Amino acid sequence: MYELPTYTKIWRIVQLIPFGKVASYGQISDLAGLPGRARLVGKSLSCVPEGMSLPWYKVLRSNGQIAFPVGSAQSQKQIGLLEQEDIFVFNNRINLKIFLWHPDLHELLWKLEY
DNA sequence: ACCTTGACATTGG
DNA sequence: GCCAATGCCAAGG
Repeated sequence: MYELPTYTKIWRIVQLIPFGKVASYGQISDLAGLPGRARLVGKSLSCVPEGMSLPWYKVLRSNGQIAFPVGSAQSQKQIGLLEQEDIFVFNNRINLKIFLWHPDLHELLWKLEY
């Protein structure tokens, strides 16, 4: 049983964030079996191949903030995509009490078997 | 092989 | 709240 490349593991977790929910960089790294490597999640998302479908915009900082600079084109694009899932952004921040993903770990492992 | 770069997280003041 | 310091480590140059 060989290990998937780090970025591939991360992308596969991000793919499982359900509609209308968000996750944090640290949460994704934990779920990918890479605790303490939140920065690699950000790096991996900046390396997503062109044309690969991935809900990158649902990954936020641990406090619910959007990671891109306020007012940047990337931030505005992210806000638009979030609102398409009825995830609302105020002052560059999402309310995690409402929108944070709480995955069922058994179900998650099962889905990763594919 | 060394150095730098990150869409981060946590802690302590 | 804010800021600075520290830890993290795969990838790319």
